[in-house]
Amino acid sequence: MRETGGVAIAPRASGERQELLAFIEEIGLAIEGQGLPRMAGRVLGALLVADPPEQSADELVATLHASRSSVSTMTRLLEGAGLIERVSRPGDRKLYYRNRPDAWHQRTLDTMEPVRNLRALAARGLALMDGAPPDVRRGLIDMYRFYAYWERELPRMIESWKAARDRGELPPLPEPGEAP
Amino acid sequence: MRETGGVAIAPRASGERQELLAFIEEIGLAIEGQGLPRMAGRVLGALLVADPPEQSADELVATLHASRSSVSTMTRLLEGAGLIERVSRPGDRKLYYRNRPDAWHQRTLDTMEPVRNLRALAARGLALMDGAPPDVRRGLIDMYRFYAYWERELPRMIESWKAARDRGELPPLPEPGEAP
DNA sequence: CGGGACGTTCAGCCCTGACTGAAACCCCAG
DNA sequence: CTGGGGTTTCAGTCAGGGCTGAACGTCCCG
Repeated sequence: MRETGGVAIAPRASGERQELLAFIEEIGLAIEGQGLPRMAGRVLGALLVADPPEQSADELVATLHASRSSVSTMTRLLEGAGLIERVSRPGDRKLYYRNRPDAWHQRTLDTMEPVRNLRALAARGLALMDGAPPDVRRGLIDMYRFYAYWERELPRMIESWKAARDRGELPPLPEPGEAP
Repeated sequence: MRETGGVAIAPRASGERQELLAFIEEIGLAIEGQGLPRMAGRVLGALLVADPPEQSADELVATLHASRSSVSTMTRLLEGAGLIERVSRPGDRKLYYRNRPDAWHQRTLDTMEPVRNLRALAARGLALMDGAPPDVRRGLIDMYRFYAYWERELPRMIESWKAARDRGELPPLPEPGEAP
């Protein structure tokens, strides 16, 4: 059994609770800016600062003051996107959610689909304009070349990030009082 | 003086007009997926396949069947974002618009602001959780490290793209019947 | 000094899509 | 088979933002 009722997002000091909720809210806004529902971002934010890292749907409902349906929809959405994962425990009928370690570069890899789409669109445009003079086709040519390059290099960059991380060659963590 | 009334998006064959409009519409959808208004994407698309490349506001209104206010708002938005530019001609009171050659990597560079924001958020989260055990902070640590890396590498990649382009080392253009 | 062509701004309509509450569903325990 | 905790689904509501029409500047030409 598990302690319920209390909100389980690291209430380590009384004043910090407000700040944590504000933090969650800002993550929500940031994720909303990336095209996902704001509530999805809130769930992600709640899991980021959750203590313990696994949270049940009810706990998320309590911390976010959201409806069960929202939490259910958003957890499924986030799981489908590879950003969180569900974990179940023997002898416990609840499902728990926690953020996946590679959520953020997964998030970045998701931009590959639009990139492919734009490159394909540029190719289509060039086909439509194949008889036109060079200065008329210039824009489409630039577009095609850029996205072709990007489509090739972006996965490479993610790979080299993973390699650097696995070798322990990582950017340092921020100093406590670093610039915003 | 300039030919007006007729729609000036490369009407080089009668059947292609439909396809060009469909192309513009898809660019609109793609840009909408990036967080800009769909109409902004349509303007960008229209300028991409425009013949001649410079188009007046009225011509855009005609091709897009949009209102003057939309076109005015969107051209200003796109100019502010560095995606198109205005050009004026002596002895002509109209303004003309054309797409900027570096529109697409500009578009990609625009993702830097969210990246900086997310890194800063991760730093804030780490500050809030500074006494917590490592497994609780793990998610924030991954987030911070990834975005710090990305913030450093993304501008480098754009630069190396520009360098490759200026040296003429570019991905080849698509073959006429290439894979979608 | 009008007048007209262009461009911008503003209030309002409308449509999408996020979020909710309640009902339906599923699964295991007894 | 029945009960109940947990999750999903569905219809409905509401807010936000895109787009428009019309009014408002602004500039230049007669």
